[in-house]
Amino acid sequence: MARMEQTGVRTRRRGATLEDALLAAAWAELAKTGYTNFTFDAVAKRANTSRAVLYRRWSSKPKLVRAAIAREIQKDEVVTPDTGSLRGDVIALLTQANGRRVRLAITLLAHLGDYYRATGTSIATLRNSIYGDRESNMETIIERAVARGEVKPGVISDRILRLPLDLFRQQLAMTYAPVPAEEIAGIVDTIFLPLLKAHGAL
Amino acid sequence: MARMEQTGVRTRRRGATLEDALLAAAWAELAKTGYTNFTFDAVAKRANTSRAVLYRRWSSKPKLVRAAIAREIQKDEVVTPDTGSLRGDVIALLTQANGRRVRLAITLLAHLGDYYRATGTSIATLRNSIYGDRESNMETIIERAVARGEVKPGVISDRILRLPLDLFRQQLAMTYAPVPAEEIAGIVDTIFLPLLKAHGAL
DNA sequence: CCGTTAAGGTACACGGTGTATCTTAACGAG
DNA sequence: CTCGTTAAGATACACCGTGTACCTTAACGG
Repeated sequence: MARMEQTGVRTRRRGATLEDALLAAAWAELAKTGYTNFTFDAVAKRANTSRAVLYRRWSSKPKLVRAAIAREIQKDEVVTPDTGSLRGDVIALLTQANGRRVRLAITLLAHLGDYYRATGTSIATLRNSIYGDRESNMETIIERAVARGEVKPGVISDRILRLPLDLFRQQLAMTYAPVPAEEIAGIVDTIFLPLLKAHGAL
Repeated sequence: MARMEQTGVRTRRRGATLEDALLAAAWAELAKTGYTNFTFDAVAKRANTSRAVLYRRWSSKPKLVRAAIAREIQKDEVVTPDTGSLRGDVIALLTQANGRRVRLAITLLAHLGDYYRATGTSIATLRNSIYGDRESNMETIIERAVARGEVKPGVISDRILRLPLDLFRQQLAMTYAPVPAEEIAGIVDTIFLPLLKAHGAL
């Protein structure tokens, strides 16, 4: 700020400030029009600059998109819930994933195919960057439940551990919409907890 | 055939014959280059014709792609397995899905994102066309198990019914590869059947 | 204060889209 | 078998987004 702005002459942004504005504009375009209709032109216009400025930093559409996504991802932090009960923790974990990252996840899911093709990255890799360490959060949740004496140790297999998040993701990927609260409760109450009981973990 | 083919003059295909050749070429292109790089030009060349012939039938890329997919889908028939046991039936169903349609499913999954963005179609809609009536096959399997007295009627909710296929799809979507036989067995033996027992359905 | 750097603007070649004609082969009614 | 109708196949064109090149001028730093 500060200095001047004499007679409508627009300040010229540089460096990190500019770069951040560019990526913000890119993300906005991505959310608005999607990957397919995403154009450098539109991003440039939205950021009040020209395509040259963009090309100078990101030489192709996938690269720019990836950068915009990366910036968006590192924005919010994942917290392991601690409600005092296994049921509460799992529901909280899914709800948190639902609320915070759905838009992000939806946008990403919509472009995973292309992304995969363009980079050769496995989907699982990208999944981790979307959902952060939720898998390990699940482990933490179980460990706490064991510590409370709520769950018997050593009987929960990997597959069962992944189950709630797998079902959550499945629904998200199928509907491209936030998962309703009652669906989340359903996953936990009619699938996950009964299954733990069946395996004698509760 | 029959008539002639004088001095290298190429026969001019018409109607259904032509249309089938066009869609075959479109599918081949789709499998080769993916949705993003899919062009009318390439399809026309592969089918030894011109873009005009394509545009006359399908006015846009999504429409042509959808038609090509539809043609591919209706090629193979889905059969409800009947092995005499619930476990056998479910495993057979998943194995069948695995063997027959994985390539199709993988190709589609790899391009669904764009497709969705471009057309607004929900993934669930397309899913149904990919996996056919497997969901209703699952119902049939359960009904038979009930008839055999293997399963108690009325306790299996929709969500539980969908569970094996959901997990199967989840894994397919994450790995972009056929699901190994032991994973299929795992889904049935450590998740599905124990869950039925937990709900008192066995 | 002046030289260097990079932002912002403009122009261009290229490739894919979608439309509009034009020709000519295939088909079908008489 | 012939002739009129239909549609296949071939161009051509306007339009748009891409990626590159080049120029100018504002911002920064020694």
